[in-house]
Amino acid sequence: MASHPHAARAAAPRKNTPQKRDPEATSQALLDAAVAEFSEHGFAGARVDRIAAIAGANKQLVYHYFGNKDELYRITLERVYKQIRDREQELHLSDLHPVAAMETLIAFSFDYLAEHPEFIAMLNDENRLGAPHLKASSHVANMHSPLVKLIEETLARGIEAGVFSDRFGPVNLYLSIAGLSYFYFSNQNTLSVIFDRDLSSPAQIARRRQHVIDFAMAAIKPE
Amino acid sequence: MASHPHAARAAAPRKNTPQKRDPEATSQALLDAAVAEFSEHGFAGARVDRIAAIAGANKQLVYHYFGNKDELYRITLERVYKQIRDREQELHLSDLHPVAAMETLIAFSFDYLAEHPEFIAMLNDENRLGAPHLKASSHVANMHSPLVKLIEETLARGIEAGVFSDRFGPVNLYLSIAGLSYFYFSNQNTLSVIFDRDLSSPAQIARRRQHVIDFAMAAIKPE
Amino acid sequence: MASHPHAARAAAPRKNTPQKRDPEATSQALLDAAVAEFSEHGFAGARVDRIAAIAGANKQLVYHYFGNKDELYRITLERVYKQIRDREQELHLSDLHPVAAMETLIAFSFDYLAEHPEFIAMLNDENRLGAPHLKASSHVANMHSPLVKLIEETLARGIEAGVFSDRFGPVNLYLSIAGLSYFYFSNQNTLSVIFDRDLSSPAQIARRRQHVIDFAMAAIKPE
Amino acid sequence: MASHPHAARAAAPRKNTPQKRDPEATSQALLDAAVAEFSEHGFAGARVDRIAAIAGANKQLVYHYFGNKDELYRITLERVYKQIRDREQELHLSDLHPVAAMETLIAFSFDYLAEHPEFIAMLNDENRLGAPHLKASSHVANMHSPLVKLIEETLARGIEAGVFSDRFGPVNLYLSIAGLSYFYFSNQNTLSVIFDRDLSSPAQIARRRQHVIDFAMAAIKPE
DNA sequence: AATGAATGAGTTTTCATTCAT
DNA sequence: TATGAATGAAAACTCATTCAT
Repeated sequence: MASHPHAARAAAPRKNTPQKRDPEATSQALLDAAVAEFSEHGFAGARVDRIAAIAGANKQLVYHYFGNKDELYRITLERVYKQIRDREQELHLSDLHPVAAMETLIAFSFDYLAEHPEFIAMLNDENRLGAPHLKASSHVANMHSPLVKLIEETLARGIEAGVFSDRFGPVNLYLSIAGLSYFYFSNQNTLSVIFDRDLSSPAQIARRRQHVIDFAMAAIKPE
Repeated sequence: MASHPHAARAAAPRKNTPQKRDPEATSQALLDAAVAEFSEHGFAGARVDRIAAIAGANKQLVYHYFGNKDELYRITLERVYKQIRDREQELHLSDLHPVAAMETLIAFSFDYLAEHPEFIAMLNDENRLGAPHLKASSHVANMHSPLVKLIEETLARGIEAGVFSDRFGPVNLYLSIAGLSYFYFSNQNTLSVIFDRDLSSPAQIARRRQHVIDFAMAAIKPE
Repeated sequence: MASHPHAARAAAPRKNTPQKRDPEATSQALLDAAVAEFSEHGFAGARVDRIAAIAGANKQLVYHYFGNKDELYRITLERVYKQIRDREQELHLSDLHPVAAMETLIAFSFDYLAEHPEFIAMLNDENRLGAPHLKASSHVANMHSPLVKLIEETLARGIEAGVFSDRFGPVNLYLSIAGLSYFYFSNQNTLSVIFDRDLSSPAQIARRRQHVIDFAMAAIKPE
Repeated sequence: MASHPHAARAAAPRKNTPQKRDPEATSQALLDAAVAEFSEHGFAGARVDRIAAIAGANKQLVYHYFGNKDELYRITLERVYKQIRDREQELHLSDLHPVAAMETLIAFSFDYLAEHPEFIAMLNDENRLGAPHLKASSHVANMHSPLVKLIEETLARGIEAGVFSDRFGPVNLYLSIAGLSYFYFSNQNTLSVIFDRDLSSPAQIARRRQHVIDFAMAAIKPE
């Protein structure tokens, strides 16, 4: 647990703090613990016992509040998605010059993943499973990323201003911007072994961050 | 099992074919089955029973040949890595013009992932675990991807010829090329739900393939 | 629940009707629900949660009113016994000719079981358990069936009138009359499968009813 | 356990006799234990743990051999049905005079139930459940009781000989003969409380046995 | 009187692994 | 080399009951 990079960050464990009669706090603690546990161990490897223990709650409360492990996973996934969507929503780019706006957007995309390994971990597991929890979620399925729309608008402004090429569609561009950052963090551990360098160090991350911005901006420059 | 996209490909089930005394074939069948099982269910979700059953072998043979589940996973991972490294080794780009060479390289990178979902699945799980099996493997740790060297050479030739910019290093370039493809396949299931379109369809894959090549080539053009 | 033959009859669910401060109604609703639940699932299979839910009451009220599951079962059993004893008490046969009186009595016995599967279900479970709740009940233990006395009187009148044989005692006769009907309803489900016909259909029940009357009346005719 | 009337009879516990490598004996011991446990506690009240313990076997072997609790119940039920059907098959009545034959048949019916309380207990529970295990069993569903045919033949011979009435069909007659005995044993515990006498005593059983024969024979005499 | 949160002790079931043949 | 039986430990989930409000 402690050795894992994103366990501590994602959860706010409250061991030995058996709060009495505070359902709101209890279910919140359970969800925090679930994020940590699921992202660290995956769905199959996660233990309901451990989630309850981390949350300082009784195991049966997991079932009381969330029904079962699958439902808990779904709700946890919704939470993790909601968090990034909320952050994305806060981006206000319309006042910026298209180039600055696009750079901000790319940087945000990188930074969010850098700071939220639990998001990557949960996405990876959900993808291997075939996205059953996402499909079962009425919330998330409708949670289109505002980023696509932001990219679309920024792109349009940039094309108009003659600073961006018009050859890439917004969805593909979104996937490319995301992919440039995602792969680095998703595969950080294996890549660190293969390249024999610590890709999680602040210096390496800063270097990669700059590259991603430069690379993407270079790609969309007009010919 | 059968409904899973990469199960059938990776494994060669031999149910009801209890071959007597063919250790080579048996252990091969077990490894094939292990690739399918681990990539479909992850390490924690994989079942030794199921691996034996798929291989048409006795469960005890798993332990006989491979020691335990962890060792089997490590060997399976090595196998999967070796496979891609072997394919990468076969790439001969020096006869091609730098632009054609780079395009070939990007395309290979895309196509391999398109055809080997089990590779992505195993990498994702290994990364979540913190790459313990990779670290434990003397083989794989030394398996530097030949791609980095290929990129380096091709890049140098292109810079020399004035067709490539010299601002991106080979490692970062490798990560970007890989990331553009990897994210699409790694997150295919969730993205398909979010965008409400089937990203696994041949048409969508072809479109993405072209974008990846175009995008990367545009990025490395000289300013 | 809804599909079960005697659930609906015994209970009067009042979901979503959280009556405030009506102890009489609440405990009645709980008892109705208990009859349905215990007869459908047996003592071990019954769920206190479900009883409260069916009654539209809070689970804690079960404990408030009845102490625990065992006590609730005992009270439920008493209720079910009281119901049949009350109905038996209403039978007035002295004005009828012995033959008509005996037929009425047999028919009543059959009809009551036909209409009260919950009585059979609870008796069966209580018998398997060794009748602990019945023994614990001061009420029921004294609830001799008035039927035995009715049979005794009717039998005496019939012997006097020369229409009944005097070879069968009232208790054995009671057991025989009950058994002829009881077995049919108690084992209706398994017998329906074995004989591949629906013994719960009105036609089959009517046929059996006539047989039971004919058979018993034939048995007690004087030689 | 020990206080229950038919527990000891039905099972052959082999506690502390962990036989190694004898699958036949092990699964037999488990089935014996299952008969005892299910008939004593019903399906819901039965404990897989206890079944294994009684059989002196490992709990997981129950799942190894039988899959799950439901399957075990089904197989146990099949076993109990097969036992009575086998005994019924052994009845040879054709050499006897119809009256003697019918008396033998009635007596057999009574005696079997007297000696096999586990059969009654399992039938009662299966009936409350709606006979799901019986329906799921391809074996038992086809296990028509040979008794019906025996009754039919004996009845025909008796009618021919002028000693039996022809007004009752064989199926109804079967149900009546069974019911006269079944009710007595099925409800022995509650009836003993109600009538304040021990219906399980040999003397009471003998008295009831004679009554059942007399009553049934009287009923089918020609008018 | 009534409610919903909380819990201890199970209960079925699973699974990696070892044993005996 | 190969097999199926056997098992310890733990997994998800359940349930009667009590607590705090």
